[in-house]
This record gives sequence, structure tokens and C-alpha cells, in this order.
Amino acid sequence: MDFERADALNQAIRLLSLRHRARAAALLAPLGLHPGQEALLLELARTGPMIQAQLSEALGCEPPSVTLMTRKLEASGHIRRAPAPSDRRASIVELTDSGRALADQVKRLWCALAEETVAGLPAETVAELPGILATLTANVDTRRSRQPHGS
Amino acid sequence: MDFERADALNQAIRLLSLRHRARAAALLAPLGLHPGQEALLLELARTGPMIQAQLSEALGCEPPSVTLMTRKLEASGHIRRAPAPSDRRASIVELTDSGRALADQVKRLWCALAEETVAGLPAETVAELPGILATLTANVDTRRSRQPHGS
DNA sequence: TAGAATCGGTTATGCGAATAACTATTATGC
DNA sequence: GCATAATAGTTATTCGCATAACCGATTCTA
Repeated sequence: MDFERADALNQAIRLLSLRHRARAAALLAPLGLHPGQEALLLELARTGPMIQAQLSEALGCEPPSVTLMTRKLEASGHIRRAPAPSDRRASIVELTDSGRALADQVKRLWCALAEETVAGLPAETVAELPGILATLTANVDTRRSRQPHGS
Repeated sequence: MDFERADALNQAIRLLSLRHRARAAALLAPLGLHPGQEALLLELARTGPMIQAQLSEALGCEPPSVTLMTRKLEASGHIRRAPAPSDRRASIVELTDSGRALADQVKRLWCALAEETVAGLPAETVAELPGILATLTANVDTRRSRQPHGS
């Protein structure tokens, strides 16, 4: 691949990251959330209480990041952490009532953001977009499933 | 749009950001670069010397970010900052010889990353990918002339 | 030409996210 | 059963990026 195309692609991904995150931040700010925290709330709303290691896996970020996010969400009263009875190392994270209500708000926001994001694209492109993005992500994922391709 | 699809999309973008950036970081680390800095080098290599305000515009990040990035790249000897003769507020940023050599390294890396990223996708999808991503980016761009539809 | 607004840049601060190093608990192997 | 490895979580530190507040230089304008 020539550099022009490669740079266009890499730069496009970088810029999309910046802008999508910034837009999410702007939408989440009125709820008192910073980008990244919404993913944690949504994951808890979807799957139910879980320990931080599972959160780390589900969110695709590292344990220290989960520690900080849970601490702040706990401080703002949206989640609760309780020691796991079966494993004294682990702590179970769950939504509070406030957190559940907030997650519902986030869900609505999330739909609005997604619609805004894909505005103007043909429906068929929109339909295959998540799959394409997932492929791209898997291709550069150094986290698991070692052994991509060359060398 | 229902929440399932919306979340799939937003989450896919978030994860792609994380992974692509992490992969870029892993590739750039041997060169002594952190992700984000490569964009600055490539922009200087493509367009030539410019002032920081132009860099801020070209990279799509805010002036304080440029200040920090330029400072670190200057400290590592890859760029040079000189006061602009025509405007005593501005400082002109340009590549050093070391920076030019590094930019060439980055270009090669960038091609490898792009190929790795789109591996397994049909060529026609790859061809229209930059355009799609650009559309997504423009749709959520709050930076300039934004505020298109609703509300 | 004096005053106001604007622009270029920096500093201070806060956030998410990463790695590295550490503690405490649980699981394994001999 | 005890030493060793593996696991859950935290702390410390670094980086990119953002906003807010500020300073010096420039440009507009009345």
C-alpha cells in the first residue's frame, strides 16, 4: 500500500477517535459523566453485577483504568462496590438506583449519537459498518488472540 | 435506531480507537515516539515548516496539545522552533535532519500499520473506507462550522 | 493615534488510559 | 503442608488531549 492511502486511513481513524470521543464528551457532560465511564455503566446495565477483572475484559481496558473509573463512579454514587464472598481479593461492582437511571439516560444519548454519526450514509453501509469496524479492531488487537499474520 | 445497533456502533468506534492507538504506540515505541507525535512529524514532512496554529488546525487538536508535543519533539531533537520574522507572536516549526529521517521511518511504519489494519477486507471496502470514516468524522465534528441538524 | 478586540502561545489543571511495581489472596505442585 | 505460581486490585508515573485563564503581539476601528 502506498503511503498516501495508508496515511489517509490511519489519519482518518485517529481523527474519528478524537471527534467521536469529543462529541460523546459533550453529550455526556450534562449527565456529569466523562467519556469512558458510560461504557462501564452500560456494561453493568447489560450484564449485571460483576467483578472488576470481568469489567476490564468487557470494556477492553486495563485493570488500573477500571480502578480509577469505578472509584469515581462510586464517589458520584452511580455504582457500589462490595467484597466478593467467595474470593476476598475480588470486589463486586453493581449499579445503584441512581446508576440504573443514569444508564437509561445514556442509552437514549447513545442512540442519538449513533444516528448523528452515520447521518448521510446509505443504509446498507450503516448495516455493515459495525462488522467492518470490528474487523479493523481485531486486526490491530494486541490484547488477545496473538498471531495476526506476517512475520 | 435501536439501542443494540447504536451501542454496537459506538462501542466499535471506541474499541477501534483504543486498539489502533495501542498498536500504533507499540510500533512507534522503538522509534522513541508516542502516538500523536507521528502525526505532527508527518504533517511537517508533507507541508513543510509552519507555525503552531497551522499545526493545530492540520492535526485537529488544540493549541495546548501542540505546545506540549512540539516541546517534547524539540527536546528529542526532531524539530526546531524559530521565531517568525513577520509576526513576533508566532514560532515557526520545522523538521531537523533527524526529524526528516524519523519521518521516513514513520512513513514505512504507517504503511505496514494500514495494511495490517485492513487485512481480510475486500479491496472495494478498503477503497471506500477513508471516505466513510471521513463522513463519520465530519458528522460528529464539533470543531468547525458544526451544528448541522436537529434541535 | 489611542483603545478595544483578536490572535498566537503558554501555563495550570483534570480526565482517560497505559505500564510497572507492589500487596493480598487463592490455587498449584511436590 | 509449605513454597511457589497465578490472580485481583491498587498505587505511582507518564502520556495525549481537553478546557480555562493568562500574556504579549497584532490588527481593527473610531
